[in-house]
Amino acid sequence: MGRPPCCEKIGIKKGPWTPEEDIILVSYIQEHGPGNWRSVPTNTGLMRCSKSCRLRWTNYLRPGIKRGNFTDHEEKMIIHLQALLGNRWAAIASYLPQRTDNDIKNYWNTHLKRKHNKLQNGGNDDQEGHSSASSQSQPKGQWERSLQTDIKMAKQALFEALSLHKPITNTTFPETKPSISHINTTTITSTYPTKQPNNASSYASSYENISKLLENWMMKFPNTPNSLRNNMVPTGSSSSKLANSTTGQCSPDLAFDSLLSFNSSSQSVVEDSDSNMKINKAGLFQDQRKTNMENHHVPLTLLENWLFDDGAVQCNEDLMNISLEESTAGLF
DNA sequence: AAAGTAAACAACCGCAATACA
DNA sequence: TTGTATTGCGGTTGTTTACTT
Repeated sequence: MGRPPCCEKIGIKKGPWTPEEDIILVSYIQEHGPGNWRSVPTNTGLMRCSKSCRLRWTNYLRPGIKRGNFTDHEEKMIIHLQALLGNRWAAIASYLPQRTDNDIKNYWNTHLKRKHNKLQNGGNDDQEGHSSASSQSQPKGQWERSLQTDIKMAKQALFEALSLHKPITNTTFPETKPSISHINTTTITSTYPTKQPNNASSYASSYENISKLLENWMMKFPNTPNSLRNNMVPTGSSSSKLANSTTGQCSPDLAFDSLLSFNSSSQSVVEDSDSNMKINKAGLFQDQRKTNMENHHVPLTLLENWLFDDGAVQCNEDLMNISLEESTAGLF
């Protein structure tokens, strides 16, 4: 028997997601946690294929996503990482945990590629942007993978090591998860990296998107059951109110956070001496880092400094100044 | 104001990698 | 060990929005 398609072609809805669908998906994931995407359409009644559900969640709905307004720093990192790694957007995104690979890819294709080509070729846009990695004529070779793996591990190991001894500051780890100030006690974690500040601003961007959608939806469908409504929309919330969260002051939209029920891992990291990821209530998340990081002792190097992002500007400049050979030396 | 064009972004598709029985 | 199911990734396309003429 052959392998069935990931989704039945008949009766599968395509195109933009509606707020109703978002609500259903978010509600389901709140209860069951992300994962087992195959069963999501069946269990939720969504007329979407599992891939579509996963993509919607990972690229748009999940908390911790920062959207739009790439900073100069992020831009430089993308350019440099792209040169280093090529079009491996997921790998690049792992260094910008608030950004999705899709977002970075789009940003590269729409903003940076041209800009980068101009700088490199004096305005000749015809040539492909990723130069270093591809121009080295090495395919996605082992050295790349090793580099990626080692950097990742070093980053995690260092973070974990330091998290045992000192609180994490916003400046140290700029990426964000839902603010702990308005999170309920349900312990859910995620696949996100653990270094998270107590800063709601970036979460608010996706949070705001969803909330706006929900709000509009609620206006359109005032007959929404109270149970759902209470969970979905912050009481008396408005887009402007939500927008406050971008100022660094967390908008107390308890209801929506309650819907999402994500705990802050920054808090978790500080509090948990073993700094392992907490397990979500569905028990779907495994602590993969534990095994990964055990027995790793990584010395601080320029690379790690850069990875830690503290004093990121200087470190990044240093890193960007060093050659690929230098940056990979000692990894093999 | 309307039409045309470009830019931005969300989503889809197909393949590869990984997990699992 | 092998075959199948599931998930992840990168390339690409489609739609919407902004801008120009």
